[in-house]
Amino acid sequence: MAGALQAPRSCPPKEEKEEEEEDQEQPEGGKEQRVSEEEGRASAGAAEGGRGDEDVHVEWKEGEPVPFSHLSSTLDRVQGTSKRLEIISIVTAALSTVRRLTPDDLVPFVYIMLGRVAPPFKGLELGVGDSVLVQAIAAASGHETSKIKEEYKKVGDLGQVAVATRRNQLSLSPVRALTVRSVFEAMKSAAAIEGSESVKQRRDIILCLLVAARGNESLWITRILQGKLRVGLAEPSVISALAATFVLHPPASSSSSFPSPLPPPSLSPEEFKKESSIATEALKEALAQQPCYETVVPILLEHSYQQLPVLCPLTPGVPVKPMLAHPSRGVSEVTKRFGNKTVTCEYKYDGERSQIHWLEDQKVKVFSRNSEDTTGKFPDIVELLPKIVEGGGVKSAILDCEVVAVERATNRILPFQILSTRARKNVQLSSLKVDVCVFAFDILLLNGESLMRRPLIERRQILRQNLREVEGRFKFVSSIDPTSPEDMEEFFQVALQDSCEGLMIKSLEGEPSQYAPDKRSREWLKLKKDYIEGMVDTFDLVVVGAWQGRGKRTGVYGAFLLACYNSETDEFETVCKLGNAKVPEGPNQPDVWFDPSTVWEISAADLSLSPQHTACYGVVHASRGIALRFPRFVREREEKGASQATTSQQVKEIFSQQRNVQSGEESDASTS
DNA sequence: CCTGTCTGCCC
DNA sequence: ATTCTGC
DNA sequence: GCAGAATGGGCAGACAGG
Repeated sequence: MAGALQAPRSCPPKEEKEEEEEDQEQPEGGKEQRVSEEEGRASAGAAEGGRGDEDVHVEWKEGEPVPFSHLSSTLDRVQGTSKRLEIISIVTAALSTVRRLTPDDLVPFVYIMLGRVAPPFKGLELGVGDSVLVQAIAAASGHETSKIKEEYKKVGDLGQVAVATRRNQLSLSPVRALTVRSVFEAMKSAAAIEGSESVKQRRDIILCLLVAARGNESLWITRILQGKLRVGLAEPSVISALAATFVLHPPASSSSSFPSPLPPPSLSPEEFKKESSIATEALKEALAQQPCYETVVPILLEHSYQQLPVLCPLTPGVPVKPMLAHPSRGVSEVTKRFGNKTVTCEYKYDGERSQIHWLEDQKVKVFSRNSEDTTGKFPDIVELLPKIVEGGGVKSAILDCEVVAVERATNRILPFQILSTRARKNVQLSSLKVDVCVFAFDILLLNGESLMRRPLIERRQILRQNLREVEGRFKFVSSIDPTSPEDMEEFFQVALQDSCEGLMIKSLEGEPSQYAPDKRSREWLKLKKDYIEGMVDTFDLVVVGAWQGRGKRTGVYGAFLLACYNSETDEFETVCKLGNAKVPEGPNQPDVWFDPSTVWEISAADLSLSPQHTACYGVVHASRGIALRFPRFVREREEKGASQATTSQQVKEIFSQQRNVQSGEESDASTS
């Protein structure tokens, strides 16, 4: 006992050896739980009222650090419902209290819920995955890591494992209670660690958190560090709640003293709902243009949300959330959706989405689809850009592009798998091994002026008039503005011939053609051949193994291992795992192997050379097999036996054909 | 110094 | 990336 | 149709450990 008490004082505790007292505590049982229930009722009431108001139980004083238990009990309550509005309402209530008492903790509170530590473009990552967590949980519980892994498989949720294996359930722990602030600081310091021993240090930081955690807190700490709350709460809902919070608690009018002590009493539920949705839109727009809570939240504390988009303008050097596209199952579906609006079809290149910024000081920044700063990966683009903007009056610009690997001698497009071998950090021009061509398709800003509200037809014209193509290095995407479905169909085929994945289809004129950052729009459609039935070879594959599912899939299989049949050796060779089968029957053993008998039809986008899978190993490559890219379940082939599955020879044939279309040659990726 | 594992991030 | 599901 | 949560192949880079 002494040891158990002592450990938390010296943080991190040393490796311990003492026997584990079998704690029989039920995580659902403690007294913390009773408090949660009360709070649960409180905010459920608020939810029914439609707004999400203050917490009834406030356990800290104005200006003091927010206790972590506030966040923890909030998540407990969120877990109790699957209704989105109710979730948002619960989070709104929690944020409102924080906003009123300790507004400085709003940003940490939000970051913790999102499992992040900084905006994506700052390049600061937690560096915590399941493995480190398992080690920390093992250390905190006194169990072996193997035991924790075993439990994880069985329970399907590391957070629950952390709670269930907790060593001392003493509510009167000698460690100070966690605060939102201290947890966030711990996360930041974990993220900052590097070098040898860094894994141990991270483990120890987490260990401290777990030791200091009370009741359900270890559940949430674990899930937060995994980056998955698994309660139906993710960024869009957090944003909605944050917006609603500031509807309830706007900044004191003009610049007077403190936040208004009371929510504006005059808002009817309908008005609140309406205002909240307006505020959410404004906040989403601001965060799309300035994806940084440290910037946006302080502005919200000072100014009305109506001014947000103006106060968080599109800024060269700061990434914008890119506009995304929805899949579409064929030209007929596309024409149906767009009616007789004018549209454009652009090649959909198989590369990496890149947002290229040209700054007033002539600096260049490149951002990925997820707003990561990838400038260091593309020194050639940095070098190229002055040539692109040369001569014109381009002082600043933000371009939306797809970067594609090319073979420099011929400027032929290469597969994505080649692009992905590019070095990523601090790459020197002289050491580049993979050449690229930038295919530009949109411009969001020119000379400081946002173009996002302009129709695409204008943006496209501005793009093409102000920037210069450089053969093999910077091109505008191939496109047509089709006048008939037949045009579109034909262009689709041409795109496939030209080594593209398919087409992007976009409105050209009017409001739907404006640039809508983030997921807020399905105005763009993507058309790929593997979306279209009958356009792509499918595979009849044998189910040879399975893994236990996690989370929602606890207790059923989460993924299956599939194989083709090598008729020469009479062996089954794996080609992919599959995660989207409608989980059949299945005993509940973990990670099993099956006798090859069940055959499933699987479709895929592509085949790739695989370091993992054994199909055709040594046949198309000395030390690699072949795998399916984006495999998905089509149906069961009950009439087929295992030996009637697609053969390895057929897989090889399909692979070879694909390579011929793609690059003309089967030039080996692994020379030199 | 080499290899395996983990993590994050592309798709 | 793709897919399924609850709202 | 959105949001959320399951799941895929595969790469570089950073460490751990021999």
